[in-house]
Amino acid sequence: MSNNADEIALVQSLKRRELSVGPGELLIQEGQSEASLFTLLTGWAYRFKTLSDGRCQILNFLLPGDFIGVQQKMVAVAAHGVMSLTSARLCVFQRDALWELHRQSPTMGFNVTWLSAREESLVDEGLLSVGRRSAAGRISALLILLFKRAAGRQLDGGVDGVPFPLTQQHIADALGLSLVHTNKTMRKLERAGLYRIEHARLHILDAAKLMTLADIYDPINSRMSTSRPLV
Amino acid sequence: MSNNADEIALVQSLKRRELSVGPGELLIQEGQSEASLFTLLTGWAYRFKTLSDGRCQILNFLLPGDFIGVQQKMVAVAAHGVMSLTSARLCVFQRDALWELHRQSPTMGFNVTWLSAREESLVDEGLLSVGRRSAAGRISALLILLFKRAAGRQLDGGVDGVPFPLTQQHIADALGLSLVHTNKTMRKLERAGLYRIEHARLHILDAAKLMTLADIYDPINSRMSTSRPLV
DNA sequence: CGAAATGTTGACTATATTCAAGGCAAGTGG
DNA sequence: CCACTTGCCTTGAATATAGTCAACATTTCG
Repeated sequence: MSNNADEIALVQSLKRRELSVGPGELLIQEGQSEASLFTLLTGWAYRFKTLSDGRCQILNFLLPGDFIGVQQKMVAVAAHGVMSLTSARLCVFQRDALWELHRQSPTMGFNVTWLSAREESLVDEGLLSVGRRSAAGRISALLILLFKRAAGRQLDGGVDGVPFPLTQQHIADALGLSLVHTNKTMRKLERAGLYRIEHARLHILDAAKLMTLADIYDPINSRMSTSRPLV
Repeated sequence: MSNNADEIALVQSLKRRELSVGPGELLIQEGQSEASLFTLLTGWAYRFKTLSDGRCQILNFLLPGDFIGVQQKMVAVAAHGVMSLTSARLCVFQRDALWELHRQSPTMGFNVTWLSAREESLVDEGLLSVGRRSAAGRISALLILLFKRAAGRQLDGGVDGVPFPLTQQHIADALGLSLVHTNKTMRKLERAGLYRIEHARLHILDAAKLMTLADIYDPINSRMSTSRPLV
């Protein structure tokens, strides 16, 4: 199997059904065994973990096109939950889809590895934020990153903003901050004219300032260190 | 290609050379393009990101058997650096090894996806710690997790402790804490008799107490929520 | 229209950071 | 062999950042 049409046919053959869900629905429960593999056709969702007192950490946000449940298929028991953020449409794959994909098409198998690695780099970025950025920096980084991801899926590239279905509680849970502190910091940034959220759409008004606050590393324009890598 | 001997032969064929490094050497630089794919034969390493002021966030620790550089192969330009923690021996693969692995053996390709997903779940756990646990909880969680990972690679299962090459600076950088606060909190836990580090070996003295502090979720003994998952 | 969810703000408290100083152990060069 | 450096660990005091509590405003939705 080598050409593109065949790959689409392969994915179609592994598809079991479509599923529509409302906002705030639990797609995969923490600790669940035998979770399904999905892909998000429309709508947003997020992966999360909770502590025993109910506090929640959002691991990353899932946008249309993202896979859901690759890790669950891998470790038998889900280490994290997945919840829809908006109403959403999902493509549900058969249980052994991940294996069949690898078996029948090395290209598609490679793509899955690629997607998995890309998702990990999103979590990496989140960890950098939560570990080392101030509250204002974390919010700036999150807004920019989500804007970029969402804008990349639109034809207009985000000139009229992008959909933004997160509540401040979601933002707090993603950034490891309290709701109150999140609110105060966001208001400050908003009053400073750095961004605007209106009708559940995010507009970036001063990207440069936000990038500065977030201290986002631009690999093209700077080298941090003069030491040479090994290989 | 389907049996185990063939898979070993495949990996061998993709191996380009072996490499020995000392402690604290940079294996992959942030922003580096065309980084190699390695596997860690002996020794420990870590992945990290830095901010422009030099502060560093360790993303996760790499132990023998772990892959290094899967993500780098995927995104052209490395989003994080990798540094050795101890002296280490590496197996260096040829540039297109990841693709050849998928192409020649679906089983091995699937395994790579599995490893990648497992590494992501480590970062997830780190993010939960940094986002939602207190300093004592973070340290407890880190010690337990590293102990388990290291003990699993020893014949004695860790009854006489496990190697522990981290300095307090590494721990601070992994947990998003300052060095000073890390030290004070670790001393408190050590004085309370929860663990001991001696001759660069970690001994867990009171695993139950550490688990409680870390609020580690045990999926076998508890269900957090009564709501049923969707599928 | 009323209820529930979300957003906003101030006052107070807790946790963690920064600054500063010193100790200990290992390695180095005279 | 001994001063001397260097890296890592340790501690206290002052400060800053973020969390908690409490109250109220605003929006959304049935």
